[in-house]
Amino acid sequence: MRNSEIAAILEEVADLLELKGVAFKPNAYRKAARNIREMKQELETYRKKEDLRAIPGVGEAIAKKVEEILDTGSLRYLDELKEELPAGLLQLMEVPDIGPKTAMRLYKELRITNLHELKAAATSHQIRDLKGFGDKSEERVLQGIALLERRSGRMLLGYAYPIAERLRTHVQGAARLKLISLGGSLRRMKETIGDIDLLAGSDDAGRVMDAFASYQDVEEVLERGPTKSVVRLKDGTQVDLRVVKEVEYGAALQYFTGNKEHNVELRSMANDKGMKLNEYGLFRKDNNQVVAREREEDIYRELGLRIMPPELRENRGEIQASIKGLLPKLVEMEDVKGDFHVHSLASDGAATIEEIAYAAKRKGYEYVGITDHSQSLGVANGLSVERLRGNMDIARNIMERVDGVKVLIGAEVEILEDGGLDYPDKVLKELDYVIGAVHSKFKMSEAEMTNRLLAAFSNEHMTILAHPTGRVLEQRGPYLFDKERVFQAAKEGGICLELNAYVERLDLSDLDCIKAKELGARVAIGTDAHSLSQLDYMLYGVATARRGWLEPKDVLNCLPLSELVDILSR
DNA sequence: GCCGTTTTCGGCCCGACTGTTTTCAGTCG
Repeated sequence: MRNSEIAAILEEVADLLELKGVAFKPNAYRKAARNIREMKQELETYRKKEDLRAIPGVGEAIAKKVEEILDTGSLRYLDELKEELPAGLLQLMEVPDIGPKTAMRLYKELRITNLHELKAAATSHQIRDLKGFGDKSEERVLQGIALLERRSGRMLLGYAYPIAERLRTHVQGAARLKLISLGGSLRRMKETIGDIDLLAGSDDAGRVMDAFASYQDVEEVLERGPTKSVVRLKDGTQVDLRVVKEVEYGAALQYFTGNKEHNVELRSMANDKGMKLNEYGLFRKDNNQVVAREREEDIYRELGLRIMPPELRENRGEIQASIKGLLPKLVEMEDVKGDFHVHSLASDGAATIEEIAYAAKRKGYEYVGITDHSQSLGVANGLSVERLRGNMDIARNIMERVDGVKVLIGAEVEILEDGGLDYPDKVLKELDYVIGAVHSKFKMSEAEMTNRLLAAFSNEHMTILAHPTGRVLEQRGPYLFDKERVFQAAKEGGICLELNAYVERLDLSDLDCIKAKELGARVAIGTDAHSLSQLDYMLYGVATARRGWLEPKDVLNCLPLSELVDILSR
């Protein structure tokens, strides 16, 4: 059984315990689940060498339960919990404003056991008669259910980021602000986000709130208080805005950036040092004196830490690394010297090679790789050998006319079912480099897919493995393969793993980048751009690499052209 | 249920907002 499945079982235990009103245990199970989910090794192999209790958050009791799951595939404790409560009750907690207490009361007092019954009860005005409820809370329940019914999951980083930036710019201008920033998962550049967080520092909060509410795309103001407002935009996106005093801005920025676990860890460290940390500052417990608040780095410094980039603040070891002075020097946009994955008009792209070359030059790149699809991918107008050679001629011709940027001629070549590549070797040899890609037969077994990828690696012309896991965010999970073996083989064969920056892929993920780095495989970022504007997706690729702790030396795009040639020709 | 150069028992992050409240519980992030 995979770590993610084991974690899911523990999380279900946590949900049910929370529903029962049990204190503290739910958090203990969640913590253990999260650490198991993010482990670099599968528990099946880990347990053979190590004590499960060595995993943070796993003690005597949870270790035994994990053993049981590994041995039997299920957990009796969970089955018992499920028998105590109706299955649909957990759904109720997905409705905004309904937590464990409310869900349990709805069950005990109105015998409501699922979303359907909740909707019926609210529609027939049974909710408002409960003590502590009224017509407003009943209306909120109905709105919440409606929201759930048309909910399409989390928003992709690449869609949310431009929306948030436009809104930030509007508020900044309209309220004449110096201190305003994105916050939350968006500032950490997480691959998907739930809502947009904005944070402003101003001694005139009312003016900021007015500017916020007046934005043209605001559909409805959901909350408005002296320091916090919440709106829903016309496209359904929820945006939170917090305003603090200018002197508190650093503390608030810290507070609204770290993920929950990172912040809990920091506040606990503050506690140990006789201090208290909240969004207004770091204070001494005994006399409430301010220790730090104006700048984020002051907060970290007073806690004995060096500040780390927002992308790292996930409590994945950055705090320990910071204490030891071992924070990575992360890759930055300025380090990127080129893009390896761009489609032209020849296959399914929208721009000519010449337009792409000029666009790359405007970005200050030293090189750009044209990688149109290969012959078998008919749906994307894949290039026959003749058309590919025609494209090479065009590219060479352009290179004579465009100064200052090198056009690399590559191809995104299908990795066929048996691991063979979709052009003959003598054609592959003519290319500057080859990106191998799986676009078919996703449902192979783990062993078959592993062999398919390893077979592709054995081709001496293979340079980069495109979107290595095949996932599409919020739509399609990764295909099965032995990640450790494949990444290891990539390292040994000198093949790069792509970090495909297309907003719907971001594949490698942040965690996969961490794994690639650990196993020593180099990462090549490619936008997979199908139009000139999509060349901007590089921002999200670099952000994901940063979340994966990658440094310039780990990323192929950071090499200057002169050093690139050897690696591409292997 | 986990954890500990303060603790093997007693803690477990902290505050804003809402609705239904005459002082607060529940939810959320």
